[in-house]
Amino acid sequence: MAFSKPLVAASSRPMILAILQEGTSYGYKIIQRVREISGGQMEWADGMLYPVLHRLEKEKLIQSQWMQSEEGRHRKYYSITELGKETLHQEKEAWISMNQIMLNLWDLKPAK
Amino acid sequence: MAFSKPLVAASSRPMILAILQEGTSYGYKIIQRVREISGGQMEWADGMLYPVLHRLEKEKLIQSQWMQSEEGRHRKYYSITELGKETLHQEKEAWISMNQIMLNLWDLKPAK
DNA sequence: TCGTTGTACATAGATAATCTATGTAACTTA
DNA sequence: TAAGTTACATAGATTATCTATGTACAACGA
Repeated sequence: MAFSKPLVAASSRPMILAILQEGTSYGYKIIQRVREISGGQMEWADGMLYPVLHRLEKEKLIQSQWMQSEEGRHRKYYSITELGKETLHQEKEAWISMNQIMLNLWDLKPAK
Repeated sequence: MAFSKPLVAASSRPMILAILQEGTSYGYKIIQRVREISGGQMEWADGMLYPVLHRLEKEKLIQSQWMQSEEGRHRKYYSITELGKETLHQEKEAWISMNQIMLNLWDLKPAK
């Protein structure tokens, strides 16, 4: 299964927001979570994730905090903001709508 | 309902391919068809569509032919190629997979 | 016959985004 | 101590969208 670039691009923001709505997390762990929920189908490179996280933070959809974990690890923890939750809700609705449109289109004349 | 740019971008190619799989069509009519299948939710500007059509043709997923309609209209008709049908099939599978991943993610912790 | 609206295609240029490659550094484990 | 993993960051190339603008003809009403 190869996901097209635009499809990955369309999913990245709502996916990150949804993962952070599960609870506070950090870059490296988000990548693992993506692999997990996709059943190994998606592999995000870290160089892909961090710029997206920075953009989301700039837009105030998420916020970050440097913290020391118990093992002594220095990590940047991200959490979703109220604005982020609202945005996620909207993006979720848009996704479902778009999916319905695509399914309708395909059902008329299913791909052979 | 406002669709995000990336979501529109992700849908444009499979949508055009699916519309052309219904039968030969041309730019202006494709825009109307998009409006129709989306229940008026999507409005494509012509300046958005034509570059995508040109790209798809360059990739040999569709092919074009200038024709004179009965009313005397000069139109560029597009039809899907075999390669285009295969690509549509793959993109459809990828879309369905991605949708499943998103639904799984959202079901774990539904957006409030 | 003139102006407006609709049909029909095209592209330039600004903007925005991804994605690869690369760099840094600390911790873990063999 | 070497290799692998964890962890974050950014530069630069590439790619794509999207707005604005241009052309042209048909249809229709005033």
